[in-house]
Amino acid sequence: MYKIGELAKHCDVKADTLRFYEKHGLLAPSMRTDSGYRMYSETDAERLRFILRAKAVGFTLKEITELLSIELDKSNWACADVKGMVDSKLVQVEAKLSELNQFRESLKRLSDACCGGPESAEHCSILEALESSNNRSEGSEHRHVQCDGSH
Amino acid sequence: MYKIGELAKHCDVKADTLRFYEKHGLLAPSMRTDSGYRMYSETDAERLRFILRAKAVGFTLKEITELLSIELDKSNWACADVKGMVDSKLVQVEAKLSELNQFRESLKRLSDACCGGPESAEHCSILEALESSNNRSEGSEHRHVQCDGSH
DNA sequence: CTTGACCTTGGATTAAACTCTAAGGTTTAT
DNA sequence: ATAAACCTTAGAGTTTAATCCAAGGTCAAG
Repeated sequence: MYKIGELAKHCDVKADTLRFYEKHGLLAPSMRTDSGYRMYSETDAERLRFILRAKAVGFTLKEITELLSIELDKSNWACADVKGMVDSKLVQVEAKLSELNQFRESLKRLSDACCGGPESAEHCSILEALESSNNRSEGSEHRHVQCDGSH
Repeated sequence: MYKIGELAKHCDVKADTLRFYEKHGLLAPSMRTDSGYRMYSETDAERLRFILRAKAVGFTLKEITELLSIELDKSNWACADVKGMVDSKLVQVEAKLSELNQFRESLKRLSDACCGGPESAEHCSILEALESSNNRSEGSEHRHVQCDGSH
């Protein structure tokens, strides 16, 4: 069991943030001491980590609430409902994954092409790399983005 | 060349948002008409799409500005600087990718396990799936999260 | 038995990212 | 040639997600 400040430090957020999440129905401590102190269980901590991970990849708190509500009300919903919600989130996640993969490819290409030396980076450009990755079906694999002989 | 409203509609944002991005140095139209109307080129549109994709995967406008500045000032920086910045973003992107992959795995497991029928989803839980994916090194691959025979 | 670090609440403030309003100028279609 | 649909600016307002503050209660150490 963690006190609010302990869990906060543990997960690198402010205690205020945990109170905020509680007020907005994202995460309530599973018990209180007699004097009213919040006490968080390991499961609560798990849930917090879930929230933070979801936030880090671009879900809003509202979307996260939606994801978590699947858990909360599970006995009131049919499997079909749950599956529907999960699958719709899955589509979102897969879209994000494909965006990120494009990003990674572009950044990696740029990093690989860049000599990393003390020369001017005139010919290294993120956007060139990203653009060429956008129209990546045109066989433009290793054009552009190269620290050429001029430096 | 697009007028502000055209580009906005094209990329599913408000014209206001484009003015906001301009004010904050993320995206300026490459020319204006004599009467002051903003005119965006295809390159501008490309840049906007980049901004929107970066936003969708959880980068802040500040981080995006940083990414784009690599392009902007490229002739003033050494290859080493650029490579440094790119590599640090690459680390961020790879962290996000691994978060998202965990997500996708969990959601997929849940979706696959859920029968999707009209029965109560009592035994289907996102959090169970996510928790089991957190301690995924323990061989707990296909336990939990199963619409059992009771429905 | 008090000092200092922690906790409680409610409400105010902040920062980021839009989003809207007002007052007016421009374009296009009839 | 005039209405409808667009554009301009500056500045105010909104939403989301915290973050801070004040006034006070709790708890462990010396």
